[in-house]
Amino acid sequence: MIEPASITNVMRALADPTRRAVYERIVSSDEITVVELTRGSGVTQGAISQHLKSLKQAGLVAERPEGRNVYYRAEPEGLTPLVDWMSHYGVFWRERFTNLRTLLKEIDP
Amino acid sequence: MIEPASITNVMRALADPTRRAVYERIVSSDEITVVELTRGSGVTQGAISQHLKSLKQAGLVAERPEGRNVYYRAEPEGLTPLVDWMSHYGVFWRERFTNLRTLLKEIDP
DNA sequence: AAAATACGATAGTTGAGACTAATTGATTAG
DNA sequence: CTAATCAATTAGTCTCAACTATCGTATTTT
Repeated sequence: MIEPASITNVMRALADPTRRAVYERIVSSDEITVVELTRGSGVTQGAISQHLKSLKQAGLVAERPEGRNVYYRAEPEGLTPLVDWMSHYGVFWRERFTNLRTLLKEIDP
Repeated sequence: MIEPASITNVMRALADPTRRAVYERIVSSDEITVVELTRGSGVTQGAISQHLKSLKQAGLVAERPEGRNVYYRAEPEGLTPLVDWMSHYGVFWRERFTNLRTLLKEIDP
């Protein structure tokens, strides 16, 4: 059972552009190492490690050590607090349900 | 035409608990003044004004001056960057489409 | 065994932002 | 007119976070 991170943790984790870019790369790839994440990030490996720590604490990513590599992947339940929050306070969000409806059909025609 | 705020602006604006609480109160109420927002916020009026400035720059709220009062309301398009971002990177979010489907039926049975 | 690689952890620096207190400008009340 | 109220703004303080640089550890390679 995964400890549900607070909405503040998730929001804060994704607020930083660098850290959000790291998360986006993790989501886009199935699994990815720290070295690959560091490459082309513009910051040092230590910075990436710290960002990964934040993302992990926010419940957004999970790690899988293998030998001297550590593979990171996105945690499926990670964005749940964000979705829940928007379901509650994003009232006007319903204006955009047309798009969601399209997306739904795409998944479940 | 409303200037679309960046995802970073929106995320950063909502990341702070105090500022997010202000936004939530604005969403919950139709219109609300600075005095009312200050009451029970735990911070000074100046702090509230600064938070409102951030929320306004993020495109999340709008103001309507009337006499010596300024009424704030939520901006409908404000959360659009957040929805767009989640549509793109929140792949696993689709796990929760069951709930969204329920919500859809509630709106458009 | 020695060297190289991949990560993690920590100390220290810097800059940003959240806040208070105080001032100012504008509007309303007495 | 004068006093009071509402909101924005500024200056100044303080905390926190993002980052670099560095060291330490485990694993792999030669």
